[in-house]
This record gives sequence, structure tokens and C-alpha cells, in this order.
Amino acid sequence: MPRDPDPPPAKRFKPGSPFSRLDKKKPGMLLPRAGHAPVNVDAQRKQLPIYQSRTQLINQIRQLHSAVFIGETGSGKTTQIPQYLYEAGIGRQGIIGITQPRRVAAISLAARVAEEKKVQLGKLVGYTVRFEDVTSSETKLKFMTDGMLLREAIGDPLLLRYTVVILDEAHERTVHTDVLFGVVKAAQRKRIEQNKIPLKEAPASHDILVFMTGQEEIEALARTCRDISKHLPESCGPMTVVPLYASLPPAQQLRVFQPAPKGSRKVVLSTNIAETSITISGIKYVIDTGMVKAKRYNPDSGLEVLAVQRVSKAQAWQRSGRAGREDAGSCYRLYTEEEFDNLANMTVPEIQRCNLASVILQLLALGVPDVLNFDFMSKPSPESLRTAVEQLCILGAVDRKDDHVSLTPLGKKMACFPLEPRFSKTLLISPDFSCAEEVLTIISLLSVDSVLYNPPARRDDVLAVRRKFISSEGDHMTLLNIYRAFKKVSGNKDWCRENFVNSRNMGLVLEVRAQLRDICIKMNMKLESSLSDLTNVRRCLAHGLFMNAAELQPDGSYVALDTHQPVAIHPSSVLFQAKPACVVFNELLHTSRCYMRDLCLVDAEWLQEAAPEYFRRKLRATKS
DNA sequence: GAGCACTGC
Repeated sequence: MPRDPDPPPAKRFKPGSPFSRLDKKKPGMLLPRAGHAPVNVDAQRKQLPIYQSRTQLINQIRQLHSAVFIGETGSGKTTQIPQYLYEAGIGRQGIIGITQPRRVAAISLAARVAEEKKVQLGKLVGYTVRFEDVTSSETKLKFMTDGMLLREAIGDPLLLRYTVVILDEAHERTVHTDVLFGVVKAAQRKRIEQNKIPLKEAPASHDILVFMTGQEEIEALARTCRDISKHLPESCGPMTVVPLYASLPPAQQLRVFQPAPKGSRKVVLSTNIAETSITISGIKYVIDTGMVKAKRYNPDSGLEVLAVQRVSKAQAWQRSGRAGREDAGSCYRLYTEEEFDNLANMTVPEIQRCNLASVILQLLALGVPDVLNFDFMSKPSPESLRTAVEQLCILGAVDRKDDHVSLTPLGKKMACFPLEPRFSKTLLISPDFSCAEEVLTIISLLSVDSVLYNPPARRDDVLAVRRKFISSEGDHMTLLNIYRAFKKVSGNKDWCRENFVNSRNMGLVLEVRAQLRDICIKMNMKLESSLSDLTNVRRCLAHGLFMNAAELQPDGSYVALDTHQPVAIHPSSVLFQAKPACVVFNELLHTSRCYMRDLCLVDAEWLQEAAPEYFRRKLRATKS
């Protein structure tokens, strides 16, 4: 694999980058800042709580093939253990890999450890994340995202390049970490069986803040609070109310960090964004409503539901922990002790509440023989596994004989793309419709957060400028028009601002597109453009997304062809006021109703030609 | 006539 021996210095410690926040969150990770006097790194390392246990820790690890480390935040687990292992000569024959659920963490940790070891980043200490590989043949301590190691495992299921794998932040229970546990366990077992060097594995890990469920609720309470604050007795002092939720424009989000005017009390009304992502200093009291809006997954219908539900105990503790970070604080829970006792201990791991199609495809690609009985840390329900295999079967990615599931040649190719299976499939068949370039663009656009910026305050302006991009053929074609216009002005920032296009996300689209295009080229796919006639593009989408199709009923409502459940066009769609006879859609979201999001107009005939057998069965199911 | 929050390949 080609490596860049001299990593670009960009992306390191940019002013205002997340790193300045990270060092507050993780006291164990002391990051260099420009303008500071040089600090004695060695002395700092020795002050970390973990230093006292160093010898004992190393001796124990020598005896063990697997170990679990538990330590306080800031104890130095993540930065020190890999160095201790290396310094003690454990795992020196190969690479010590340390996984992180997030890119920034992998990058900043590598930078910190390189600094502690006084080496240039990318030599002895490096990192690998999507779009960036700052490692070389010299790299022995490699920080990486867990998703990246999972990708590597497809080519190297026994992880033979590694002598030690450390799965950090394992308590977060992301799908990638959960799957990695199974993969690493299997690699460990096989390496012992084959007399290879066994892997060593080790998971580490006077203002008011009110937690509420959503934007609407927050804005309503903000109005009430502002009314109340006008009529407070004089002894009370004034109150500054600040709402906080993700879709709030960044400038308004920053208001939570501004101290309230002197003598005034700041009251922050927030969604769970303040639970983990944003830390506000000076919070003395937390008020926890005990509720959260979260996604749930119904394996029978394959449908995600966004619903208000009770928090888990772990979440309640996390919320209370947001008070008094500098000083003693208190948390008021708006529920009884009995209710608290009845809360689930932990939030259900993500792997038990998401669609598993891509996880199963990936496991098959890395050669796991019996995916249905894979050693998951927390087993997903059999229905959820069955639904995933069924979906892959319908897409032609797997064959199923009795209880044995195997990858088809198409499935093998699909696994090469970092995409949901239905998108990989759409991309792989696009050369048959001579429109691979357009499909690459559309899938890249769907792979990142929305490139459309919709500030509620400027709703009318947004509608007016967006009109020129709107396609009567649906949201995919509208997005394609926006992308083409963006390319025409070479991504001009002023153009983006005038047209309410999020230029950062558009930049990500370009990166994703380049990555996917590289994979297509390696597979010798014919990359053609369909230029002005987009019928082929829609036909290709119909062939790839036929499982997500819906049809207009005589009464003007819609029914999903897969489950026969009633669905509706989401008001954000350009087809909201149209009545297309037949559409494919990206996703279903159950809130007040069951909404289809991102729609594309298709011919019913295209769906039939895409999957005749599937629709014959669906038809029979309707009749019976 | 509507948008919990993140993360990742």
C-alpha cells in the first residue's frame, strides 16, 4: 500500500479546531498550543495517574493474551499504554494498532504520542483515517478509526500486520467497535490455532442547563421563560435564556458559551447535544426531564422510528455530570426515584437498533463462515439478522442454501464500497445505463450531511433561489442540478452563500466522490456520463432502490410496495405538492406519520424489469 | 406541512 512518508502538516492544531476542546475533555491528553513555553513532556507523562502502575501493568500484560483496562478519564490509558507496550518491547515485531470511534480522536492522539516520543508524525507514530493515511513502513504505533481497521480486516482477517490491537472507547458500543470485538476474537483464536503470534486486545475508556427532547419543545419553553423573566421579583435577578439544538445556525449555538451579563443567570435549554458533544462551563445546576428523542429500529418492517422515550440510567448520570464541572453542582431530575430505578441501565447498543445489511455484507467479505452465529458482544435479534440477509439476498449480494449464507460475485464487489449495500448495487449497475458519473455524484451527495442549508428565518429567500435547481423528477435530480451548478462555478464560496449551499458538506461530497470513483476505476467499471438526458439515471436508481418503492393510490395516498404500509411524501421533498404515480425513496422516517425522504420519480415498468420475481411475490402477498 | 444527537468506511 503506498504511504506518504512526509505527512502534510495541515489538519494539525488549526486555531479553533476541535483539538482545543479535546484537551479540556481529556486531561490525559495535553496538546501543544502555539505560543506556549516548551513543556517537559517526560515530566508530564510521569505525573499521569497511570504511571505508578506502569511496571505492574506491563508484567501482567506479558502474561495475558487479552486484557480489559478500566480507568478514569484523564488517567492516561489511551496515550500511555501503547507507549508502555512499545517501550517494554511488547509487540515490537509488528504494529500496535489503537482504534478510536472518531477521526479527530485518532488524529490528535497520534499527534500527542508522536510529540511525547519526540518523533515526526507518520514515522514511528502514525494514524490512518478515511481520506488520510499518515503512516510509513517505520510506523509501529498506529492510531486509527475502528471502521478503518474493519476495512483492513477484509484483506487481512487474521490482522497479521498487528501484534497488539487496542480497542479504545469500547464502552461507547458503536457498531464498528462491536463488530471488531468479534473479528479480533476470531483472529486471536485462529492465530493460536495456526501457531502464529497471538494478538494482545484491550478496551480502555450559578447557570442552569435543562435537557429536553426537541427543537419545538425548547423554543416553546424559551418563550415561556422569557415571559416569566419579565415578571420576576426584584430579589431574583434577571435571567438570560439560550436555546441549543443541532439545527440552530452555528452563530446562535455559540451564544451558549457567552457568559450572561453581570448579575444575570444563564439558562440553557438543550437537546442531548449538550450530553456529550458540547461542554458548557459554569453550569451549576442541571435539570433533567428524563426523556430523549431517539431512533429505534423495527426489524420486522426494517423501519426506523424517531420517538420520544425514557433515557437510560447511564444517560441520566451523564446528564447530571454536566453540572459543576469546575465546582460542586446539583442535578434535579423531574421524575421519582422509583422511575429512575426502572430505567434501563444502559442505552441499547447501536448494533441492536440498526439495519444490519452492511455489517453482514462486511463480515461475509472478510470470510466469516457462519454470519448468523457470529460472536457478537450483544447479539442482535434473530429477526434483525434475518431481515438483513433477506435484503442482501434480494439485492443479489448473497446466496442462501438452507442455513448457509455465501457471497455472490456481485456481493463481493459491493463489499468493496464504503456504502450501504443498496447504494453499492446502484453504483455497480450504473455502467449498464451509461450514467456512472451521475450515479457517483448522486450517491456521494446522499452519503454526507445535507448540502442544502435551510435557515428558518430566511425561508422565503431559500425557496426563491432554489427554484432554479428544482427538477420535477425529484430530489435526486435536484441535488444533481445543484452539484453541476456548483462545479460550474468551481465551488465558489460566494455562490454557495447566495444559493444556501453548505460549502463544507459540498467539499466532503467531492472527497467521497473521488474515493468511490477510484474504487470504480480499480474494478474496471466503464465511467460514462449521460449528460442532458437523465432518464437513464432514474432508471438506474429504480433498478438499485426497488426495495424502497411506493405507489400512488386512487385516494391520493401512498403505499410502500415492500411492506404495504401507508407512507407520505416528506414536506422537505421537491415532490411534496406533486402526485407522482410511482417513486423510489432513500429512507422512511416515522415521526408524526411515516414519511419518505429523498424521492425520485420512476416508471412502474422499470421496477418490474429490475426485480420481476420480487414484485411477483409482493403481488401475491397483496392478493392473499 | 416538518427537522434527537452523534459517529464512521
